[in-house]
Amino acid sequence: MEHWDEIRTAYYVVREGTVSGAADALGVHHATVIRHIDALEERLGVKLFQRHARGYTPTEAGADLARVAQTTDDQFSQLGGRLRGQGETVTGELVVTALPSFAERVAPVLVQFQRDHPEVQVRFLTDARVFRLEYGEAHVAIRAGSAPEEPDNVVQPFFTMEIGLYAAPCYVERFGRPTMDTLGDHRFVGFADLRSRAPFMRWQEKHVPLEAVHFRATDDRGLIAAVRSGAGLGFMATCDAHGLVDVMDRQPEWNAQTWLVTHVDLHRSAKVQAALSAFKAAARDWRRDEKGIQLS
Amino acid sequence: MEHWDEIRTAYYVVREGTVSGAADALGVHHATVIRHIDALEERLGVKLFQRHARGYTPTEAGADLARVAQTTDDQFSQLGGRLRGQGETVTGELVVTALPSFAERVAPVLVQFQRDHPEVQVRFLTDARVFRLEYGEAHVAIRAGSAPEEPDNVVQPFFTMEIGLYAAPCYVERFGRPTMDTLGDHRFVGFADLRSRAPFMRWQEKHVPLEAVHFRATDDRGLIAAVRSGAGLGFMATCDAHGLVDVMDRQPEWNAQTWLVTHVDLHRSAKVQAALSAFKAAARDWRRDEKGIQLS
DNA sequence: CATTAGATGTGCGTAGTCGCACAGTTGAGG
DNA sequence: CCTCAACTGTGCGACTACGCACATCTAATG
Repeated sequence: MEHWDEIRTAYYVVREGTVSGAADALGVHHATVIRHIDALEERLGVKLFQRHARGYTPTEAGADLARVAQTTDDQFSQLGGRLRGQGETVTGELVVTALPSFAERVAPVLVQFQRDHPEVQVRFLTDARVFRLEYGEAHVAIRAGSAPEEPDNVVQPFFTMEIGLYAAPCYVERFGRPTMDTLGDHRFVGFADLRSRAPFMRWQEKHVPLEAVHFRATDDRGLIAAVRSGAGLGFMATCDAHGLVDVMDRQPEWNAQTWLVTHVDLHRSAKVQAALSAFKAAARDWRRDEKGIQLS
Repeated sequence: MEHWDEIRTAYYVVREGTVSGAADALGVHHATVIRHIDALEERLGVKLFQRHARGYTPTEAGADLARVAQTTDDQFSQLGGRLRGQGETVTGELVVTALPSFAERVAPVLVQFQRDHPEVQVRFLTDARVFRLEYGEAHVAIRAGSAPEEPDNVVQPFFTMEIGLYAAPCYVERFGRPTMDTLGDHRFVGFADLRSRAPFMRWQEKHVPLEAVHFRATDDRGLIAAVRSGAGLGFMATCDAHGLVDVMDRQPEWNAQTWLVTHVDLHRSAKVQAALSAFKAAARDWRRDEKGIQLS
C-alpha cells in the first residue's frame, strides 16, 4: 500500500465516476489515470472498478478504498490549511535560550511577549551550555561575545551591555578609587575561568596583574555578590550596579555585545519574527533609557 | 495539498530521523527524498525540517504533518490488508439475478450458499429485464437461451432445463394424447410474446399451427396454471410438471440451456468463485437426480 | 589530533512516466 | 435509423524525476 498518489487517483475516479472526469479534476491526462488504476489493481490483486464505455463503477473494494481516501483527503486538506497558516499566525511554543546572566533582562520581555500573544507558550531556557539551534533546541538564542558565525544561523545585533568597574562603598572608603597607574595596588574580583572571552576580562588580563585578582567566582552572580561584600573591584553591567560605586570612567571596549540568533529555517516564520521584533523593541527602549539617564 | 507521495516521504523522514534512513525505508535514493522535501516545503511555504549534517529534525509543522500522515499510513495499511484479503475471503454482498422462471430452482441454492458462508448477504434479483453486469448490477447472472456473447462477460454452461409437453389429466381424458400428425387437432397453451426465443416455443411455432394455440400467457407461471386448469397442451420444465401427464416423448431440441454469467472483473474474486461452484454443484446434483429418476 | 563512518547536497545521464493523438465503442437524441 | 457526443484504451514522443557518483561536512573513536 505504497504509492499514495495512485490511491488519490482512484479516489477521484470514484468521486467523478469517469476516468476523464477524474483526469480533469486532477489536472492530468486521462491516460495517466488509467495507468494508475491498472497499476494499483495489479499490485493489490483486486479489481477496484468495473470498466465500461460510459465510465468506471467501483466494486466493493473500490468503494472501500474511496471511503478511506475520502477521510485522508479531508485530513490532508485541513493539514494543508494549518501548515500554510502556520507561517502567518503566532501560536504554539516559543523556545528562547540565553545565558543565565541575561535572565533578568530577557525575562520581562518574554512575559510581555506572552501577554501580547496569548496563544504562545514561552519556554525560557537559561543554561551555561550553548543550545544548538540546528537541532531544534530553541527558536531564538541570545548570545554574547563576538558575532557567531555558524552557517545557517541568522545573527542580528541585540544590545550592548554597558559594563562599568564597580566597588562597594566600604571598599572605596578603605582603598580609594583606582587610576590606570594604580590598578596593581587594588584587589580585583574576576572569573574563575581564566579563558573567559568577555571583553572586560580580556581588558583585565591585559592591564591588571594576575596577583591583584584576589577573588574569583564562577559566574557573574558570584562576582557581583563578592563585589557587594567589599571583596574588591569588579566589572559588571551598569544595571546590576545599584548601590555600588562607579570607580572608573567607562571604556567602550569593556562593553559586551549581545546577539539575537535564529536558525535560518525558522527565521522566516511569523512567530520568530514577532519574537525578534519584541526583543529589538525592548533593546531600543533600553538604549533610550540609558541615554535619558546619561542626559539627566 | 496534492502529491500524497511527498507527504509520505516527509513522514518517513520524521520517523527515521535522517534522509538516508528514510530513503532506505522507502526503497528510493536519498536524493529523491531531499527533492520531495524541498518541493513540499516550497509548495507549502513552510519549513518542515531543520537540516543539519546529522539528520533532519522536524519543526512543529513537520511534526504536525507526521502525526496526520501516521494515521493515514495506518489506515492505508489496514485498507491494503482488507483489499488484498477481500480476494480470498467470502464476505459482503452477493447479488444474483435470474429470470423469475428460475427462482424456484435457484433460490434453494442461494439459501444453502448463505448457510455455508454466513458472512455474505445474498440479494436475489428476479426481473424480466436483463441486468447489466458491466454496470455492477449483479455479481452473477443466470441467463437462458443461446450463449451470451457480450464482451467482458465470462459465460459457463449451467444446466439444461429439461422440457416436456404436458397436459392436465382431465384434458387427456377428454382429448387424448397428441402425435406428430395430430398436433393441429389439439389445443395449445403458449406465450403471449410471439417472438419468444425459448427453443420449445420455436419448435411449437414450426410444428403447431397458430390457430391451435388457444391460450397465451405472459410468463411460465401463467402457462403452467393454464395447463393445470386443462386449457391445453403446454411445454414446461419437468420439475414443474408434478401431477400432469407427460403426453409426448421428450425431444432434446425442446430443452433450454441456461448459463452462468459473470463479469470478468469480478470473476476471479473468491466470493464469485464460491457462488459459481455452489451453482455448478447444484447442477450436478440435479443431473444425477434426473438420471436416477430415468433409471428407476 | 588524525581517521573513519555516516550524513547532506549537487551535477549528470538515464529510465520511467506523462501528455498527445488517434482508434474504437457506447448511449442518447432528433 | 442515423448522427453526434462522450468515454475508454493504446502506441509514440517528450519530459520529468530518478539513481548514480562525487563533494562536503559532522561527530565519534582510537
